[in-house]
Amino acid sequence: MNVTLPDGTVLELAEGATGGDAALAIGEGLARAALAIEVNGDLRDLARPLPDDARISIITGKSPEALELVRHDTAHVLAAAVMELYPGVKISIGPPIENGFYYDFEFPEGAEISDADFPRIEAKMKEHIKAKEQFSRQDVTTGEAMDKFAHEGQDYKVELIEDLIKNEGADTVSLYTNGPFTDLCRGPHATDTSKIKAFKLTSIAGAYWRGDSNRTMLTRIYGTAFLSKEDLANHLEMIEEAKKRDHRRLGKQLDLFHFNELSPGSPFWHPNGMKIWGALQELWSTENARRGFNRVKTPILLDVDLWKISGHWDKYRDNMYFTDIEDRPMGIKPMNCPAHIQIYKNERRSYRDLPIRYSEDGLVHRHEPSGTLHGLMRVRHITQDDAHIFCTEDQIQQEVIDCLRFGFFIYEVFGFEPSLELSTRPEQRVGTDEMWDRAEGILESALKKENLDYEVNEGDGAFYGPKIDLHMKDSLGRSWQLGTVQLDFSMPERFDLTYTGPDNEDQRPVMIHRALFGSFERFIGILIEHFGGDFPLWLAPTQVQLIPVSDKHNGEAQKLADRLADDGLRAIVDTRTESVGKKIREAELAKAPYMWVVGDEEVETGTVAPRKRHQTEDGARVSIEDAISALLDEVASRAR
RNA sequence: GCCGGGAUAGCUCAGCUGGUAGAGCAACUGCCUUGUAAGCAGUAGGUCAGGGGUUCGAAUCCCCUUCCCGGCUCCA
Repeated sequence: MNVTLPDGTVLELAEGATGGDAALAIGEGLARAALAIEVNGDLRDLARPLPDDARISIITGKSPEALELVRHDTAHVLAAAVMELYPGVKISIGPPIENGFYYDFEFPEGAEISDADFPRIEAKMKEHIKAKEQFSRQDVTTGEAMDKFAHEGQDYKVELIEDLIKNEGADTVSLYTNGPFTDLCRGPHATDTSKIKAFKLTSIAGAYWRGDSNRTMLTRIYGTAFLSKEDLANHLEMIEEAKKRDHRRLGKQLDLFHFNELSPGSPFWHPNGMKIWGALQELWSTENARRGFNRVKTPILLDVDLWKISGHWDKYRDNMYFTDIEDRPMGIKPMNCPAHIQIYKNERRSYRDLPIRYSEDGLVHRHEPSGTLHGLMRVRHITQDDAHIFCTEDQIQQEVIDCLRFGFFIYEVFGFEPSLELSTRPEQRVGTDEMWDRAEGILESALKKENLDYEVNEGDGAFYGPKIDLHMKDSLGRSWQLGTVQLDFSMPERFDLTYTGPDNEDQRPVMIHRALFGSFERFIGILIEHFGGDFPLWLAPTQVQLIPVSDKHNGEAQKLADRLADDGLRAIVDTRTESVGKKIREAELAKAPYMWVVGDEEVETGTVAPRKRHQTEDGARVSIEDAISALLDEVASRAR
């Protein structure tokens, strides 16, 4: 039989040859390095016989697939170790994931486990790795597999097989055995456990079986594995570095905000944080105005009846805050739209008025479940950069495209490259299928027209319409939704919104909900992590830190600071009686973009010697005028 | 909300198996008048998250509550 290698050479092999045989035929070194084989585009075990005329490619540690393979192997080794250490444990699933793997278990009653148990689990895993256990595959009928797992009390495996039969019509499944452990698994795996060169268990967490909060909570053990000890060490080092960019840590270090038990999930913004906020708000308000969004401001407290009409009462009242004012029940707004609708409804509208675009940096409150709060990323006190567009159906597509372009304009300012998600109709929704077909079609065609890459999130839309979301990752790789553009045919219906058409008949407008930052809180959180606290000049709380050489230069430095303030720049003077070295050090730690030392020389010559953040002094002197105009240029261009 | 972990001075952290709380930085005072990442010395600072229990004795062991961290679910 023949197989074709990636470079086109044809290799002749004995009938029934395996992937391992092919690797050996190419070279002994390759055979030793081989983990698996790609056969006609599918990843397979080396031990399986090759089909005739296949295109093959040997997978080694250098292949991109290698890590996933080895991590999957390590998940099996973890399960093997846990089963030995905790008899009666039930196993469920254990896939490789980005940066590692996990395995979900149901521990027997009374077997409390925590990360304190990792050392002994890891020790047991090492025994399996050292034993160089082969991963051997066995294809069996679904009946045999179910008998086996049912006999062993592995209910989750039985359920998985039942689902394979139901959903995929499976009549056989594959089992993989390494040492004493056999798991239901699609494969493939590397040849044996010795390919796992470095691994570590990283954390433990609860995870619902099948992701369903009504079902059992299993214990998930996370870990990671690499093909060398160095790679593992580098990975752990990278995580440590990423933690230094954590916005909660930097928020404290740079004195931007704090959280307080007196109002969980609600940041207390400090002066430094508000300077960033203010710069963002200015960008937001000028760019909105430029694009025809007119600022409005609406109340936070609104009659409960409004929330009944909007549907929030039915769907979200458990997550809303309420109060009574003179016996009148009021709800604190969780969204701005019903309030903006009141402005729309305040007079008769004509088709000539549309589109009408309102924007508001609206403060909404949502009682997010306690376990979901996360620094600035998930708060209960949310300042949305909200906007609502009221338009005709014909205008929707152009408005959506304009929103997307506006979004990309804003993200470009920060150098953000968001990923896009199109979320389609959820199970629970309002409106007809025709309406949803149309709405999803409009969004999809807008994305296509703009040539944008996006992922489809089936069933993740809002109850009133589909949406396009802009996502960004934080320093540890967690994805957060920032911007969103949502189509809404429902609110106009519920609130009986109309406009007079050219035919003098009442027509129903369509609403587009739009946020670009998403919320100021979350956006600033991402911003902090993205820049690691090294904010571009236009955003930096302190733009120039003035450092008098000694007390006698404090007056001159203050004069300079006043002058910078006159030009709209944020400067502060460090008047403490401390050494220059110390003041520089602390300005560096505060991540001030520029430090100007003011001493005799500067005062005499009317110059400054700007030191740039994280750089050592270059000694160049510039006139004060030139230095200021350079700063102003840098701010005006919003240089990153 | 659920599972696991945590909470010690303003900050970062030490405090082994129970014997009554400690460091560095910050703060304050004094000296130094400082030239590009920490000048020197001294002083002060704690209901060990809150509450209950076990014990002669609890930061330490047990229970409850609050908040935080890592996940899961949720996220209009």
